[in-house]
Amino acid sequence: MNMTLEELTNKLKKKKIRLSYQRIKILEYINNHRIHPTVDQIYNDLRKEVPTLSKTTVYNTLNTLADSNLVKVITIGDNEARYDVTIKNHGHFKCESCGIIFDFNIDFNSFKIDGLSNFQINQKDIYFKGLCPKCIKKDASE
Amino acid sequence: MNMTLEELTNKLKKKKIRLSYQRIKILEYINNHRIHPTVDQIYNDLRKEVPTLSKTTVYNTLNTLADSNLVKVITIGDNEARYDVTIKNHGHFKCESCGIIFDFNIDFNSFKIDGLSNFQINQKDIYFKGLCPKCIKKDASE
DNA sequence: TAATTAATTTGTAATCGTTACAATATAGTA
DNA sequence: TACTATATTGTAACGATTACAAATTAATTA
Ligand SMILES: [Mn+2]
Ligand SMILES: [Mn+2]
Ligand SMILES: [Zn+2]
Ligand SMILES: [Zn+2]
Repeated sequence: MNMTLEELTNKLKKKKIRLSYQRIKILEYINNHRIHPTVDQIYNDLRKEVPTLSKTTVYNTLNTLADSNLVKVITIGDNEARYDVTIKNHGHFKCESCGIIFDFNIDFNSFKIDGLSNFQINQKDIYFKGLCPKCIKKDASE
Repeated sequence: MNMTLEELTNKLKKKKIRLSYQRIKILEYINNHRIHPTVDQIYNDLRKEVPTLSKTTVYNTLNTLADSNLVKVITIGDNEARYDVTIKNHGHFKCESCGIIFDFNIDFNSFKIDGLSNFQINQKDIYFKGLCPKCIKKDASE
């Protein structure tokens, strides 16, 4: 799961993204914190290590990485975007009580779809919402 | 597809939503314009008929209707919400070129899911993105 | 290695969708 | 008709994101 600095820089080089300290740090953060963080989480955590970091740079970098498919933008919340390293396709479940976003496996090829012939599908997002096990228990004991 | 005024008011009554001219007009609009309109579209179109209408009322009403499951909020775009009459579950496809949101049929019960045992699922959103047939042709002829 | 240049970072201001709020108006009820 | 709780309205505030210009830096070249 954790990638070396060299592996990360190679990822950027392959996509012809110029190397910068900030970009490497942000890509490193996304790889080491697979909790679908928000821009604010990334910014506030990284600021400790990179005090000069600007929030604009976090936005710019995440947009750059998303354009190159190195990160995936998750817009399951209504308000702020969350970010995920792009690994194999999976679904996202957001608990409406605690707000945590969980990954789940779903077979993207088994969908029985009707009405999209002659459409070119570039992206499939599966967003579920409800209650996570912990919050179900908490609710029951109130 | 088009519902009578009486049917619409009954829908509101059943959900114990107080009847107001604005609410009926907005619910009527959503029912007659099944193109997943934005708040601005609803507001600007309805303003012709209801000149005193406030945009806040459009937001308030749509939130009320969504809370009662009379409309569904679609957050496939990154920026603004779109609204749909709640009929049977279906998927949404957004064309990345023209921006139109298309409905498609998908069997919500056929999903092969792994990792959500003991979760309570309240909502399933299926969002696809890509190019619609018209935009594929347009791109090819350029 | 030093100079050059194009791209990146930074801080601030602006934008845009949405919500908060208080005053006015209205719907439902008696 | 009178009463009261709720809805509407206009404006201000909010929060996430982007625009912009000046300062900095990465990659390239001499
Ligand atoms: Mn994920
Ligand atoms: Mn629809
Ligand atoms: Zn939870
Ligand atoms: Zn299109």
